[in-house]
Amino acid sequence: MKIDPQQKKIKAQVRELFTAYLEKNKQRKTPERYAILDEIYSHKEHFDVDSLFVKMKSRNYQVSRATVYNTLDLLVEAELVKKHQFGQNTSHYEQAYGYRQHDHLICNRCKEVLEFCDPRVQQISNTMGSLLKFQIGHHSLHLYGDPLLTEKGECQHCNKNLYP
Amino acid sequence: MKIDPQQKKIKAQVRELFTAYLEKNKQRKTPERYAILDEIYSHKEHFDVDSLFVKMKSRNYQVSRATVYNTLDLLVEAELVKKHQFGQNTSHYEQAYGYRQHDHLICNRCKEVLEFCDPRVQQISNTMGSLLKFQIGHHSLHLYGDPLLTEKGECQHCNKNLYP
DNA sequence: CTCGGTGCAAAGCTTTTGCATCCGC
DNA sequence: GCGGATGCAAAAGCTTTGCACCGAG
Repeated sequence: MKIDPQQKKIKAQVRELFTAYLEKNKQRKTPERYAILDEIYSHKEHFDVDSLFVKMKSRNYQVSRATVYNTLDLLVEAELVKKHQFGQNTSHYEQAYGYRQHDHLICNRCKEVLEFCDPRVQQISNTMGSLLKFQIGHHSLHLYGDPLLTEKGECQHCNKNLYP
Repeated sequence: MKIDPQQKKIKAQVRELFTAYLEKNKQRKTPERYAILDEIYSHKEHFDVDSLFVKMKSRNYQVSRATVYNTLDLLVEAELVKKHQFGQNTSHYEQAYGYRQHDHLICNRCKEVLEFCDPRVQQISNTMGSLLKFQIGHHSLHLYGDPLLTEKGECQHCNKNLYP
Protein backbone atom coordinates (compact mmCIF):
# COMPACT_ATOMS: atom_id res chain seq x y z
CA MET A 1 0.00 0.00 0.00
CA LYS A 2 1.24 3.46 -0.91
CA ILE A 3 1.61 6.05 1.78
CA ASP A 4 -0.53 8.97 0.80
CA PRO A 5 0.77 12.17 2.45
CA GLN A 6 -2.71 13.61 2.43
CA GLN A 7 -4.05 10.55 4.23
CA LYS A 8 -1.21 10.75 6.72
CA LYS A 9 -2.12 14.33 7.50
CA ILE A 10 -5.74 13.39 8.01
CA LYS A 11 -4.73 10.58 10.35
CA ALA A 12 -2.81 13.04 12.49
CA GLN A 13 -5.72 15.45 12.60
CA VAL A 14 -8.11 12.70 13.49
CA ARG A 15 -5.90 11.51 16.32
CA GLU A 16 -5.89 15.01 17.71
CA LEU A 17 -9.65 15.31 17.46
CA PHE A 18 -10.04 11.98 19.20
CA THR A 19 -7.69 13.06 21.97
CA ALA A 20 -9.67 16.23 22.43
CA TYR A 21 -12.87 14.22 22.58
CA LEU A 22 -11.48 11.78 25.12
CA GLU A 23 -10.16 14.54 27.34
CA LYS A 24 -13.37 16.51 27.14
CA ASN A 25 -15.34 13.44 28.17
CA LYS A 26 -12.84 12.25 30.75
CA GLN A 27 -12.16 8.96 28.97
CA ARG A 28 -8.87 7.13 29.02
CA LYS A 29 -6.48 7.33 26.13
CA THR A 30 -5.72 3.68 25.67
CA PRO A 31 -3.42 2.37 22.94
CA GLU A 32 -6.20 0.05 21.70
CA ARG A 33 -8.46 3.00 20.97
CA TYR A 34 -5.82 4.79 18.95
CA ALA A 35 -4.85 1.62 17.15
CA ILE A 36 -8.44 1.08 16.06
CA LEU A 37 -8.82 4.68 14.91
CA ASP A 38 -5.59 4.39 12.97
CA GLU A 39 -6.65 1.18 11.29
CA ILE A 40 -9.96 2.72 10.25
CA TYR A 41 -8.24 5.72 8.68
CA SER A 42 -5.79 3.46 6.84
CA HIS A 43 -8.44 2.35 4.37
CA LYS A 44 -11.01 4.42 2.59
CA GLU A 45 -13.60 1.71 2.19
CA HIS A 46 -16.66 1.04 4.25
CA PHE A 47 -16.27 -1.83 6.68
CA ASP A 48 -18.14 -3.91 9.19
CA VAL A 49 -17.11 -4.83 12.72
CA ASP A 50 -15.81 -8.25 11.86
CA SER A 51 -13.62 -7.17 8.96
CA LEU A 52 -12.12 -4.50 11.17
CA PHE A 53 -11.53 -7.07 13.89
CA VAL A 54 -9.82 -9.40 11.42
CA LYS A 55 -7.68 -6.58 10.02
CA MET A 56 -6.50 -5.65 13.50
CA LYS A 57 -5.70 -9.25 14.25
CA SER A 58 -3.83 -9.83 10.99
CA ARG A 59 -1.64 -6.86 11.83
CA ASN A 60 0.40 -7.01 14.94
CA TYR A 61 -2.40 -5.58 17.00
CA GLN A 62 -4.47 -7.84 19.21
CA VAL A 63 -7.80 -6.46 20.35
CA SER A 64 -11.01 -8.11 21.43
CA ARG A 65 -14.31 -7.78 19.65
CA ALA A 66 -15.76 -6.09 22.71
CA THR A 67 -13.15 -3.37 22.48
CA VAL A 68 -13.83 -2.90 18.79
CA TYR A 69 -17.51 -2.42 19.53
CA ASN A 70 -16.83 -0.09 22.43
CA THR A 71 -14.40 2.00 20.49
CA LEU A 72 -16.64 2.27 17.47
CA ASP A 73 -19.39 3.61 19.70
CA LEU A 74 -16.98 6.19 21.02
CA LEU A 75 -15.85 7.15 17.54
CA VAL A 76 -19.41 7.52 16.34
CA GLU A 77 -20.12 9.68 19.35
CA ALA A 78 -17.01 11.73 18.59
CA GLU A 79 -18.26 12.06 14.99
CA LEU A 80 -15.10 10.56 13.58
CA VAL A 81 -16.92 7.52 12.22
CA LYS A 82 -20.36 7.11 10.72
CA LYS A 83 -22.53 4.07 11.25
CA HIS A 84 -24.87 2.79 8.56
CA GLN A 85 -27.41 0.04 8.16
CA PHE A 86 -27.69 -1.02 4.56
CA GLY A 87 -30.51 -3.57 4.27
CA GLN A 88 -28.51 -6.35 5.94
CA ASN A 89 -28.46 -6.99 9.64
CA THR A 90 -24.79 -6.08 9.97
CA SER A 91 -23.85 -2.49 10.66
CA HIS A 92 -21.43 -0.81 8.30
CA TYR A 93 -19.11 2.00 9.21
CA GLU A 94 -17.10 4.61 7.36
CA GLN A 95 -14.75 7.49 8.05
CA ALA A 96 -16.54 10.71 8.88
CA TYR A 97 -13.68 13.16 8.78
CA GLY A 98 -11.90 14.66 5.79
CA TYR A 99 -14.66 13.63 3.50
CA ARG A 100 -17.43 15.75 2.17
CA GLN A 101 -21.05 15.10 3.08
CA HIS A 102 -22.45 12.35 0.91
CA ASP A 103 -25.16 9.73 0.69
CA HIS A 104 -25.33 6.22 -0.68
CA LEU A 105 -26.71 4.26 -3.57
CA ILE A 106 -26.73 0.50 -3.04
CA CYS A 107 -26.72 -1.84 -6.04
CA ASN A 108 -29.41 -4.49 -5.68
CA ARG A 109 -27.42 -6.90 -7.80
CA CYS A 110 -23.91 -6.84 -6.38
CA LYS A 111 -24.58 -4.91 -3.16
CA GLU A 112 -21.82 -2.48 -4.03
CA VAL A 113 -22.20 0.91 -2.37
CA LEU A 114 -21.75 4.08 -4.44
CA GLU A 115 -21.57 7.55 -3.00
CA PHE A 116 -23.21 10.70 -4.22
CA CYS A 117 -23.72 14.30 -3.20
CA ASP A 118 -26.82 16.40 -3.48
CA PRO A 119 -27.29 19.68 -1.63
CA ARG A 120 -31.05 19.16 -1.66
CA VAL A 121 -30.67 16.53 1.05
CA GLN A 122 -29.41 19.17 3.44
CA GLN A 123 -32.23 21.47 2.40
CA ILE A 124 -34.81 18.80 3.15
CA SER A 125 -33.19 18.17 6.49
CA ASN A 126 -33.38 21.87 7.33
CA THR A 127 -36.96 22.25 6.14
CA MET A 128 -38.23 19.27 8.07
CA GLY A 129 -36.25 20.12 11.16
CA SER A 130 -37.89 23.51 11.48
CA LEU A 131 -41.29 22.26 10.35
CA LEU A 132 -41.42 19.42 12.87
CA LYS A 133 -39.48 21.34 15.51
CA PHE A 134 -36.47 19.11 15.70
CA GLN A 135 -32.78 19.80 15.80
CA ILE A 136 -31.59 17.35 13.16
CA GLY A 137 -28.28 15.80 14.10
CA HIS A 138 -27.70 13.52 11.16
CA HIS A 139 -29.52 11.75 8.40
CA SER A 140 -29.17 8.80 6.11
CA LEU A 141 -30.42 8.63 2.57
CA HIS A 142 -30.07 5.30 0.82
CA LEU A 143 -31.17 4.70 -2.75
CA TYR A 144 -31.57 1.08 -3.84
CA GLY A 145 -31.64 0.17 -7.49
CA ASP A 146 -30.63 -2.02 -10.38
CA PRO A 147 -27.82 -0.93 -12.67
CA LEU A 148 -28.68 -0.14 -16.26
CA LEU A 149 -26.90 -2.76 -18.31
CA THR A 150 -25.18 -2.33 -21.67
CA GLU A 151 -26.70 -4.08 -24.66
CA LYS A 152 -24.34 -6.98 -23.86
CA GLY A 153 -25.85 -7.27 -20.40
CA GLU A 154 -22.87 -5.89 -18.54
CA CYS A 155 -23.12 -3.74 -15.49
CA GLN A 156 -21.67 -0.31 -16.21
CA HIS A 157 -20.07 -0.22 -12.77
CA CYS A 158 -18.57 -3.54 -11.86
CA ASN A 159 -18.30 -4.57 -15.52
CA LYS A 160 -19.58 -8.01 -14.63
CA ASN A 161 -22.10 -9.61 -16.90
CA LEU A 162 -25.31 -9.51 -14.95
CA TYR A 163 -27.69 -10.71 -17.61
CA PRO A 164 -30.52 -11.33 -17.11
CA MET B 1 -61.11 -0.71 18.23
CA LYS B 2 -63.32 1.16 15.78
CA ILE B 3 -63.96 -0.30 12.37
CA ASP B 4 -62.97 2.31 9.87
CA PRO B 5 -64.85 1.78 6.57
CA GLN B 6 -61.95 3.32 4.69
CA GLN B 7 -59.55 0.88 6.30
CA LYS B 8 -61.88 -2.00 5.52
CA LYS B 9 -61.90 -1.02 1.87
CA ILE B 10 -58.13 -0.83 1.80
CA LYS B 11 -57.91 -4.27 3.36
CA ALA B 12 -60.06 -5.70 0.60
CA GLN B 13 -57.96 -4.05 -2.08
CA VAL B 14 -54.76 -5.26 -0.51
CA ARG B 15 -56.06 -8.81 -0.34
CA GLU B 16 -56.82 -8.64 -4.03
CA LEU B 17 -53.42 -7.27 -4.86
CA PHE B 18 -51.80 -10.01 -2.82
CA THR B 19 -53.86 -12.66 -4.59
CA ALA B 20 -52.81 -11.24 -7.94
CA TYR B 21 -49.18 -11.30 -6.83
CA LEU B 22 -49.37 -14.87 -5.59
CA GLU B 23 -51.01 -16.07 -8.77
CA LYS B 24 -48.58 -14.24 -10.98
CA ASN B 25 -45.67 -15.80 -9.11
CA LYS B 26 -47.24 -19.22 -8.79
CA GLN B 27 -47.27 -19.16 -5.02
CA ARG B 28 -49.83 -20.84 -2.84
CA LYS B 29 -52.66 -18.89 -1.27
CA THR B 30 -52.42 -20.17 2.26
CA PRO B 31 -54.67 -18.94 5.06
CA GLU B 32 -51.61 -18.01 7.14
CA ARG B 33 -50.44 -15.55 4.51
CA TYR B 34 -53.80 -13.80 4.34
CA ALA B 35 -54.10 -13.77 8.09
CA ILE B 36 -50.76 -12.04 8.41
CA LEU B 37 -51.62 -9.49 5.73
CA ASP B 38 -54.91 -8.82 7.44
CA GLU B 39 -53.28 -8.33 10.81
CA ILE B 40 -50.78 -5.89 9.35
CA TYR B 41 -53.51 -3.81 7.76
CA SER B 42 -55.50 -3.75 11.00
CA HIS B 43 -53.11 -1.32 12.61
CA LYS B 44 -51.55 1.78 11.18
CA GLU B 45 -48.41 1.74 13.26
CA HIS B 46 -44.98 0.52 12.36
CA PHE B 47 -44.12 -2.86 13.82
CA ASP B 48 -41.33 -5.35 14.16
CA VAL B 49 -41.43 -9.08 13.56
CA ASP B 50 -41.83 -10.05 17.16
CA SER B 51 -44.70 -7.70 17.91
CA LEU B 52 -46.51 -8.98 14.86
CA PHE B 53 -45.86 -12.55 15.97
CA VAL B 54 -47.24 -11.79 19.42
CA LYS B 55 -50.29 -10.03 17.99
CA MET B 56 -51.10 -13.03 15.81
CA LYS B 57 -50.71 -15.35 18.76
CA SER B 58 -52.85 -13.27 21.07
CA ARG B 59 -55.62 -13.43 18.51
CA ASN B 60 -56.99 -16.77 17.58
CA TYR B 61 -54.40 -17.21 14.88
CA GLN B 62 -51.42 -19.47 15.48
CA VAL B 63 -48.47 -18.98 13.15
CA SER B 64 -44.81 -19.72 13.54
CA ARG B 65 -42.08 -17.13 13.47
CA ALA B 66 -40.68 -18.73 10.34
CA THR B 67 -43.96 -18.14 8.55
CA VAL B 68 -44.07 -14.54 9.70
CA TYR B 69 -40.60 -13.97 8.26
CA ASN B 70 -41.43 -15.78 5.03
CA THR B 71 -44.67 -13.91 4.53
CA LEU B 72 -43.11 -10.54 5.28
CA ASP B 73 -40.52 -11.20 2.59
CA LEU B 74 -43.31 -11.99 0.17
CA LEU B 75 -45.23 -8.88 1.11
CA VAL B 76 -42.17 -6.70 0.71
CA GLU B 77 -41.61 -8.28 -2.69
CA ALA B 78 -45.26 -7.64 -3.56
CA GLU B 79 -44.77 -4.03 -2.46
CA LEU B 80 -47.56 -4.25 0.09
CA VAL B 81 -45.22 -3.79 3.01
CA LYS B 82 -42.09 -1.70 3.44
CA LYS B 83 -39.11 -2.77 5.47
CA HIS B 84 -37.01 -0.28 7.41
CA GLN B 85 -33.92 -0.32 9.56
CA PHE B 86 -33.96 2.49 12.07
CA GLY B 87 -30.64 2.49 13.88
CA GLN B 88 -31.47 -0.59 15.98
CA ASN B 89 -30.68 -4.13 14.91
CA THR B 90 -34.35 -5.05 14.57
CA SER B 91 -36.10 -4.51 11.28
CA HIS B 92 -39.26 -2.44 11.28
CA TYR B 93 -42.09 -2.75 8.83
CA GLU B 94 -45.04 -0.65 7.75
CA GLN B 95 -47.95 -0.75 5.33
CA ALA B 96 -47.03 0.31 1.82
CA TYR B 97 -50.46 0.59 0.22
CA GLY B 98 -53.06 3.31 0.58
CA TYR B 99 -50.53 5.63 2.05
CA ARG B 100 -48.73 8.39 0.30
CA GLN B 101 -44.98 8.33 -0.18
CA HIS B 102 -43.27 9.54 2.95
CA ASP B 103 -40.01 9.42 4.85
CA HIS B 104 -39.12 9.27 8.52
CA LEU B 105 -37.77 11.40 11.29
CA ILE B 106 -36.61 9.47 14.35
CA CYS B 107 -36.50 11.18 17.73
CA ASN B 108 -33.16 10.57 19.42
CA ARG B 109 -34.75 10.92 22.84
CA CYS B 110 -37.85 8.73 22.76
CA LYS B 111 -37.16 6.83 19.51
CA GLU B 112 -40.59 7.79 18.24
CA VAL B 113 -40.88 7.77 14.46
CA LEU B 114 -42.55 10.72 12.70
CA GLU B 115 -43.44 10.79 9.04
CA PHE B 116 -42.98 13.58 6.55
CA CYS B 117 -43.32 14.23 2.85
CA ASP B 118 -41.01 16.16 0.62
CA PRO B 119 -41.16 15.96 -3.17
CA ARG B 120 -37.48 16.82 -3.38
CA VAL B 121 -36.63 13.30 -2.20
CA GLN B 122 -38.13 11.90 -5.37
CA GLN B 123 -36.28 14.50 -7.40
CA ILE B 124 -32.97 13.49 -5.85
CA SER B 125 -33.75 9.87 -6.53
CA ASN B 126 -34.46 10.65 -10.18
CA THR B 127 -31.38 12.83 -10.59
CA MET B 128 -29.02 10.30 -9.07
CA GLY B 129 -30.58 7.38 -10.86
CA SER B 130 -29.92 8.89 -14.28
CA LEU B 131 -26.56 10.33 -13.26
CA LEU B 132 -25.22 7.03 -11.93
CA LYS B 133 -27.11 4.94 -14.46
CA PHE B 134 -29.32 3.07 -12.06
CA GLN B 135 -32.97 2.23 -12.08
CA ILE B 136 -33.86 3.25 -8.53
CA GLY B 137 -36.40 0.90 -7.00
CA HIS B 138 -36.85 2.42 -3.61
CA HIS B 139 -35.12 4.65 -1.12
CA SER B 140 -35.03 5.41 2.54
CA LEU B 141 -34.40 8.79 4.07
CA HIS B 142 -34.11 8.93 7.83
CA LEU B 143 -33.54 12.10 9.77
CA TYR B 144 -32.35 11.74 13.36
CA GLY B 145 -32.68 14.59 15.77
CA ASP B 146 -33.53 16.00 19.16
CA PRO B 147 -36.88 17.66 19.72
CA LEU B 148 -36.92 21.36 20.50
CA LEU B 149 -38.24 21.64 24.04
CA THR B 150 -40.59 24.26 25.43
CA GLU B 151 -39.22 26.61 28.05
CA LYS B 152 -40.48 24.14 30.63
CA GLY B 153 -38.36 21.39 29.08
CA GLU B 154 -41.22 19.48 27.56
CA CYS B 155 -41.04 17.71 24.26
CA GLN B 156 -43.50 19.29 21.84
CA HIS B 157 -44.45 15.88 20.49
CA CYS B 158 -44.77 13.34 23.25
CA ASN B 159 -45.37 16.08 25.84
CA LYS B 160 -43.06 14.31 28.23
CA ASN B 161 -40.65 16.34 30.21
CA LEU B 162 -37.29 15.58 28.68
CA TYR B 163 -35.23 18.11 30.55
CA PRO B 164 -32.31 18.27 30.33
C1' DC C 1 -3.43 3.07 44.20
C1' DT C 2 -7.87 3.40 41.92
C1' DC C 3 -11.17 2.63 38.76
C1' DG C 4 -12.21 2.42 34.06
C1' DG C 5 -10.87 -0.40 30.01
C1' DT C 6 -9.71 -4.72 28.06
C1' DG C 7 -9.96 -9.71 26.92
C1' DC C 8 -12.36 -13.74 26.94
C1' DA C 9 -16.22 -16.41 26.83
C1' DA C 10 -20.87 -16.91 27.71
C1' DA C 11 -25.38 -15.14 27.09
C1' DG C 12 -28.95 -12.57 24.40
C1' DC C 13 -31.54 -11.36 20.33
C1' DT C 14 -32.97 -11.50 15.84
C1' DT C 15 -33.09 -14.23 11.87
C1' DT C 16 -32.29 -18.51 9.20
C1' DT C 17 -32.36 -23.45 8.49
C1' DG C 18 -33.58 -28.54 8.64
C1' DC C 19 -36.93 -31.79 8.79
C1' DA C 20 -41.34 -33.96 9.48
C1' DT C 21 -46.02 -32.94 8.63
C1' DC C 22 -49.71 -30.68 6.31
C1' DC C 23 -52.55 -28.95 2.69
C1' DG C 24 -53.28 -26.02 -1.63
C1' DC C 25 -53.58 -27.14 -6.22
C1' DG D 1 -50.91 -37.37 -4.78
C1' DC D 2 -47.17 -34.04 -5.38
C1' DG D 3 -44.48 -30.48 -3.94
C1' DG D 4 -44.45 -26.27 -1.73
C1' DA D 5 -45.63 -24.15 2.95
C1' DT D 6 -45.85 -24.52 7.75
C1' DG D 7 -44.41 -25.46 12.63
C1' DC D 8 -41.07 -26.42 15.71
C1' DA D 9 -36.74 -26.31 17.47
C1' DA D 10 -32.11 -26.05 16.70
C1' DA D 11 -28.47 -23.38 14.66
C1' DA D 12 -26.31 -19.35 13.03
C1' DG D 13 -25.10 -14.49 13.07
C1' DC D 14 -24.26 -10.13 15.27
C1' DT D 15 -23.95 -7.72 19.51
C1' DT D 16 -23.92 -7.25 24.54
C1' DT D 17 -22.63 -8.61 29.13
C1' DG D 18 -20.08 -10.48 33.31
C1' DC D 19 -16.01 -10.99 35.50
C1' DA D 20 -11.08 -11.18 36.38
C1' DC D 21 -7.07 -8.76 35.27
C1' DC D 22 -4.47 -4.86 33.58
C1' DG D 23 -2.79 -0.31 33.11
C1' DA D 24 -3.79 4.96 32.48
C1' DG D 25 -4.18 8.79 35.39
